[in-house]
Amino acid sequence: MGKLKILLVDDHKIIRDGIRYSLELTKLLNVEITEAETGTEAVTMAKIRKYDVIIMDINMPDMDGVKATKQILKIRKSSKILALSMHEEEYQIISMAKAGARGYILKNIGTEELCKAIKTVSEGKKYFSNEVMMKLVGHYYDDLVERKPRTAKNYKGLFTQREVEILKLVANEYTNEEIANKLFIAKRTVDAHRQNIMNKTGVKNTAGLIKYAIQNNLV
Amino acid sequence: MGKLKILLVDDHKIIRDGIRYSLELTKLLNVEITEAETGTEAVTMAKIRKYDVIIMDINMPDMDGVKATKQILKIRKSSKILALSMHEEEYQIISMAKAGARGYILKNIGTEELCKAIKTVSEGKKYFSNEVMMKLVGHYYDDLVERKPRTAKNYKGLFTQREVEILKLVANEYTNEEIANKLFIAKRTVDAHRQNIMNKTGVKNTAGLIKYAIQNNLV
DNA sequence: AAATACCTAGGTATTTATACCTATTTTTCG
DNA sequence: CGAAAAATAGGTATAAATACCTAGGTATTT
Repeated sequence: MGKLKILLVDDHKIIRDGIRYSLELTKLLNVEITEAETGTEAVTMAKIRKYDVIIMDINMPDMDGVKATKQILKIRKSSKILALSMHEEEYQIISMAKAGARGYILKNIGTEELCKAIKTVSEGKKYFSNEVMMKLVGHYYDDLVERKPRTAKNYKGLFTQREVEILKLVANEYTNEEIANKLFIAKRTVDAHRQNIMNKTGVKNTAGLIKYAIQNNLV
Repeated sequence: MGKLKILLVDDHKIIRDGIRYSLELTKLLNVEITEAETGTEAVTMAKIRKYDVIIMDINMPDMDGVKATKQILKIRKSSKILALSMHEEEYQIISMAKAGARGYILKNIGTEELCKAIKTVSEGKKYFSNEVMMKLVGHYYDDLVERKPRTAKNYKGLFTQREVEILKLVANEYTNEEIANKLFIAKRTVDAHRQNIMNKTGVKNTAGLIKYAIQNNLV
C-alpha cells in the first residue's frame, strides 16, 4: 500500500519534529510528511496538493487552526483534518468540530494513539481522543449525578450524553428494547439514537459501532 | 466489589512471586492469591475451597497441569482455569483446551494483559492470548497463501480457521450475505459459522462478537 | 422572538441476525 | 479403515436492526 501523505501544521518546530520522528520510526503507519509552520502556509500548500490527512495545530500566529481548517475545506471539501492541541477547552474542541475537523487529539498523545487517530481519520471516520470526549460529555454527567437541570452547552456535531449512554449499553450486548426498558424510554427512541450515532460515525452496522466505541475508549 | 480469589499453581517460586507482586501492585484487579506448588497440591486445595480463577502452569513435576485441570474439573465442573505456559506448542495448548481450561497465556505476558485474561476468564468467558491464537491458526493461513491443500491439525474447542476468517469479516462490517459471496459459500453456511462462534465465546450478539474479537486481538 | 439542539417517538418497510433443527460431504486423525 | 471434526447448507421461525420519514416538547442561545 502507498504512503499516507500527511501535512503537519504547527508553529513550533520541536513539536513538528516530535511528531515526524514518532511517525517515521513506528511501523504502525507508512507516512510521507510535509510540514507547514503557519495557517496561511498550510492553506497555500493544501491548495497545491492533496493530502490524505492534515494534522492541524490550533493556536498559531497569523492564522489559527480554526480559520485555516475552514479555508482548506472550502477548497477541498473532503479534506481530512485532525486537530492537535495542547488545550482541551471545550470551545476549542467545538470550534474545530464546527469548522469541519474530523478529529481532535491532545499533544500529550502517545505514538500508538496518534497512529490510530491518523488512520481513523484517513479512512473518513471521526476520531476524538478519550480525554476530549470526556471533556465534552463530562458536564452532562456531573449535572446528572447532581440531579440538577441540564446546563446548556450547545454541543454540535459530536455525541450527546444520551448517545454515549446508549452506545455503552449497545456495547454491553443489550438490545434496543432492553435499553429502552433500562432508560424508561420507547424502543423507537433508542432506534433513533442508534441511527444518529451511526450517521455521525459513518459506520454501517453494530459491528462498526462497537469497533468505533472500543477504539475511542468509550467502553 | 469483593476480592477475586485466585489459586496460583506453579512449581517455580520465582514465577509465583512475579505474578503475585504484579497482581497485588496493580490497581486493575483486586485479588487474593493462594499458592500451590504442584498439581497434586492444587487439586487438594481446589477440593477444599472454591476459587474464582485458577492459574495453572502446565509443566510441573508429579502431576502436570493438564491432569490437574481434568481432576479439578471433575470435582468442580464450573472452575475457571487459566493455563500459563512458557511454551506455545500446539499440542500443549490443545491439550489444556481439551482438558477444560478457559484460557491460555504465555509467561512473557504483561501485567495488563494478565489482568485482562483473569478478568475475562473469571466472567466465564474464554481468553487466549494473541500469540497463542496465532499459533493455532497460523499454519492454516500459510497453507492458504501457498495454495496447498490443508494439512490436518485437529484443533478442538477453539476457533477453526474458517471461523477466524469469518469473525474478521464480521468485524469489518460485512453482512453474512456479503461474506458468503466473498468466500463463495452459502449465506446459511456463514450463519452457521457465526452461530458456532457465538456458542464458543458465549456472547449474545454482534456487539459481543466484536468486543471479543478486539479484546483477543483478532481484528 | 426566532433559531437551534436534543430527546422523544411513531409510521412503514426491508434487511439482518439469531435460535434450534437436521444432514451431507470432505478432511483429518489415530 | 473407522472415528471425529470441520465445512457445507437447508428448514423454519422469530427477533432485532437498519433506513428514511415526520414531528412535538423543552431548554438554551442569540
